[in-house]
Amino acid sequence: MAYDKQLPKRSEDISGWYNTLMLQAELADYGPAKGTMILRPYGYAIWELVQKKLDAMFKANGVENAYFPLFIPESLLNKEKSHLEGFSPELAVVTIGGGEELQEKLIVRPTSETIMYASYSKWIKSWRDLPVMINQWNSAVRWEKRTYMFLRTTEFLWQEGHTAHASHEEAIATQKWAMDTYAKTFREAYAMPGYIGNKSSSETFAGASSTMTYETLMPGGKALQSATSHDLGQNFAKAFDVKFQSKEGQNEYVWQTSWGVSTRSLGGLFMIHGDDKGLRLPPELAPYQVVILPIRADDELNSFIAKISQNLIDAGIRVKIDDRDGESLGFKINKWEMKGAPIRLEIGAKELTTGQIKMVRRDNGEAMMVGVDTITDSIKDALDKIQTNLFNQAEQALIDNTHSSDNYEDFKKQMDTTKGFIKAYWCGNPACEEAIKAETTATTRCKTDSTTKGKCIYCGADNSDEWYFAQSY
RNA sequence: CGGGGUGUGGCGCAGUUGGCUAGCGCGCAGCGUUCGGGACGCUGAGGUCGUCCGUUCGAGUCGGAUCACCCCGACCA
Repeated sequence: MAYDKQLPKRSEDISGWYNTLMLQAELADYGPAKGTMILRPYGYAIWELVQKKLDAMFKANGVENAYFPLFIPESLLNKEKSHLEGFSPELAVVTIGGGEELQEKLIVRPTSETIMYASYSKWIKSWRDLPVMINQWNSAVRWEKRTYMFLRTTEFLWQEGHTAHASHEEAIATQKWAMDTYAKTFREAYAMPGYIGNKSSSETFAGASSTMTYETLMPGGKALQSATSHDLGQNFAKAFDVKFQSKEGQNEYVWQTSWGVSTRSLGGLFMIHGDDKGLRLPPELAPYQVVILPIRADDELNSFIAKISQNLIDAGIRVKIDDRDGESLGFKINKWEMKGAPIRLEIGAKELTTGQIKMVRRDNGEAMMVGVDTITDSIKDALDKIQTNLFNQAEQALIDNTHSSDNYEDFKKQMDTTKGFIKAYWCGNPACEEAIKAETTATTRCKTDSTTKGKCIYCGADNSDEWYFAQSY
């Protein structure tokens, strides 16, 4: 294990802290091609936990998994104009295959609406075929100019759900269901509170009628768009001729949705909970919820530890015994603090004799002695508390960094200093939105759920809706 | 695409005005002593200096080109 470089302080150099931590905690490494990232086993394990949770909820709602090709013929992407325009600057295009120039260029999928709906058009004939609800776990490629581990990589892993319905109401209900599912997962697994709402038209997904988003707050006051759910209306249905015959015998276009969450969300997870010592993983998403550090192990101690470990495993707890030889206890403690394991147990001769085990929480550093007979309950209890505590801390930060503003000068000052979310009225005119962005670098993140109207922060127009503004990743 | 930076063992770096067998720290391997908050000793393995062209008796050091990556901005899950 190589920790030659000291971890920069999160409070002083968040970017240096983050980049160093991603490598040293063995979450990821840089790929050989620019902007690519290797997900190492420890980082991938976290993604697998996310997959497991989301996948179960998707399936419970009738969503099926499938897989569509990586390559999309250029002509397919060209079919929906605003979609194409939205993505064209960041496409990777294959022009040569098998040593020969291709007749038709192939796009490496930036998202799969086009290739999937070309099939939907073939598969859907009747109202009896609906709804179609297909999800795929895959990767997508977007040639971003500036990349950042997890938060913005050239290729990223994600899940994209794509549904087709007989009515707009049903599609909208699905769009909301998907966002509810994400929100539940973010709150309960990621321990990440956030704001849910609709995007402004300039921030809406290319080709969609509306986009719902889950916006979280990162240290440093920037917002992270963590998941999105789109109502595609009939835009793609018309472009791809996805029609069905209704009960009444009419030919109608389907109503569609798409929704996704990517490995970007893990970047948010690491950033939001981490501290100067490294990661603090919420128990729900920790590859190892409990790490056992044996001290001066001999046969007797080893079997004592094995028994404890087995009991925990039987109770459904993810356990790692770090019996790596050649690393001192202090070294291992620091290593696992950096890797964010929620609980560590230090077990040596003392524990063996007294039957009292030293248990330390990563989230607050609290150490306590717990009886070996009741250790499973003690750990379950502590894991719950850690999960809750991390959420509460993040929520407090979100509350502390969400402000209201009805004065543009204050707004500007806020965006110039501690940043964070600002609730302000905006008339809905893209010109105002753009001007605010140009002058403060803040964009609308989503509409708030307030129904109160007010004066636009920029132009003063009456009857404006309230929006969250923030600078974003 | 604009600005900045860096390419020398796995990682982090040093390498004077060109000069002879290219160093250091960490890590790695073996052995021994250690082990309750990042242990130590001894021995050892591992590099031809991003790439190409040039200047020179001589280039890691000078010149030119080129490639790559990282950081900061505009674009974005």
